[in-house]
Amino acid sequence: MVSQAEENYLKAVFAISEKEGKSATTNAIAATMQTTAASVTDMLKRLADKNLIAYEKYRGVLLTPDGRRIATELIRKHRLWEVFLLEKLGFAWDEVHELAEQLEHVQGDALVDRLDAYLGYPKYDPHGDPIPDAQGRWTLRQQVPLVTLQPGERGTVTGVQDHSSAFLQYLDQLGLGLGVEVEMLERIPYDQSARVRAAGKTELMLSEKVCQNLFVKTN
Amino acid sequence: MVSQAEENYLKAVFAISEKEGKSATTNAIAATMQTTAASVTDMLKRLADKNLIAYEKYRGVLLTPDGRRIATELIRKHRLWEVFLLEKLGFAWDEVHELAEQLEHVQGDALVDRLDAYLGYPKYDPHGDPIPDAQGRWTLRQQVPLVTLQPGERGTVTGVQDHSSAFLQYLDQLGLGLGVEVEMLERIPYDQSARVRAAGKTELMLSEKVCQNLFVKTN
DNA sequence: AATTATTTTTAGACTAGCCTAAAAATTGAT
DNA sequence: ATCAATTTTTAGGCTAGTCTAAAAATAATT
Repeated sequence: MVSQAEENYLKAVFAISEKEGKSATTNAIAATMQTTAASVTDMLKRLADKNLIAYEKYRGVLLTPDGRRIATELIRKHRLWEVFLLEKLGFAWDEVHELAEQLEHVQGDALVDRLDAYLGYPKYDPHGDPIPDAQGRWTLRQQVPLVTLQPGERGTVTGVQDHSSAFLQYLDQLGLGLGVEVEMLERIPYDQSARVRAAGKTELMLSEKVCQNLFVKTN
Repeated sequence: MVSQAEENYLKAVFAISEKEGKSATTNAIAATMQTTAASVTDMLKRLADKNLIAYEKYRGVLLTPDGRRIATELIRKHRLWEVFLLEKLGFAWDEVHELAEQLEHVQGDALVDRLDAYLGYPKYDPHGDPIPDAQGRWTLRQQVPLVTLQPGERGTVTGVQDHSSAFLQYLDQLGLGLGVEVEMLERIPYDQSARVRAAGKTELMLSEKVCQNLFVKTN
């Protein structure tokens, strides 16, 4: 049996180590879990005892196949619940994360799979992040930060890098949801901001920060 | 903040004490929670400290208004999730309880209320039990155990007393789901079993136990 | 009413998960 | 290569929640 606390640590390790293939350090885990390094060390020992991580003192950790499977299932559940909350219950995309953090810990294989079917086997969540299927396979998407588009190039909004409420609400305000078509009109050399046409009509000024945190698929 | 363990105790106290208006004893709570009397005493102290129960040593406990509100909200969440699992995800009525036990602990008022709306504000769960509304009000139903019907009387199945899988699966097998019309044909004096017509055609032999655990609304 | 049986509480111990403060190991800089 | 800075681990302690065994209170029986 894996406790909720253990599950959350596995997710943190996944998020950190899987990003670059390099092992997750104690401090990095403590930062994402908002706890102390000492607590992390405690938990790493427990997870290593259960063969969910490969742990060498002072050397950071990597997930074992078992640990990776559990982390992947958690991400699958989290993102499916996010789709449910948005599509079925009508929550906004900046409201779904916290609830999904709770719902992802509900145990029951049949539940996840039925939910998946009910939602029509979505491949991406409301933030554009890929949803692993029942076998843990990911469908990665060809996407780049908006900042890489050259003037004249067009793309479609497919996801975000920053998942904060502040960013998501700002995007809502700008009308920049998933699926919106954008065209890079001009890059301002002075501050790296960009003039962009959205949805074929609105013209927007976007800061460099926004352009770095918004993913588009070029078309 | 109320922990999941505390929530479960409040539900148990509600289930025991609210049934007869009499206070719940330590042993009764231990039995429904599948734990020891010592653990119950510990928890009762904590709940009393939080003013969720009125606790007098050796005298059993009653819920305070705060405790009753929390218990009612839990039952509301539990039963709404049960409706969701059955109606939307297609689970059978003997499979929904365990999952709802987990889902009921997910925190978030907006979630419950949106779920309620999404399901069309149902008044009864898949077992025929009433679902409290957002203000904690119950819609009680006029129903009697099938065993009380006289030969010739008719009724509609509205709920069950026994929630066990064994009973629910047997009812499925007999075709006795909620809403099915039944007519009492004959009571067998020898063993108190009954000959019943279901859905206007099938003739069934039901033991006294079944007749006691099945609720009907006479029409 | 006194004794026995039952119920409930207390006492003490255990685990999971967290903390702070101090020690140990590693990394970086000269 | 040594010393300083940083990171990580250890040591010890805390709370919530559970347990067993023993003590105390209540209920039942004669």
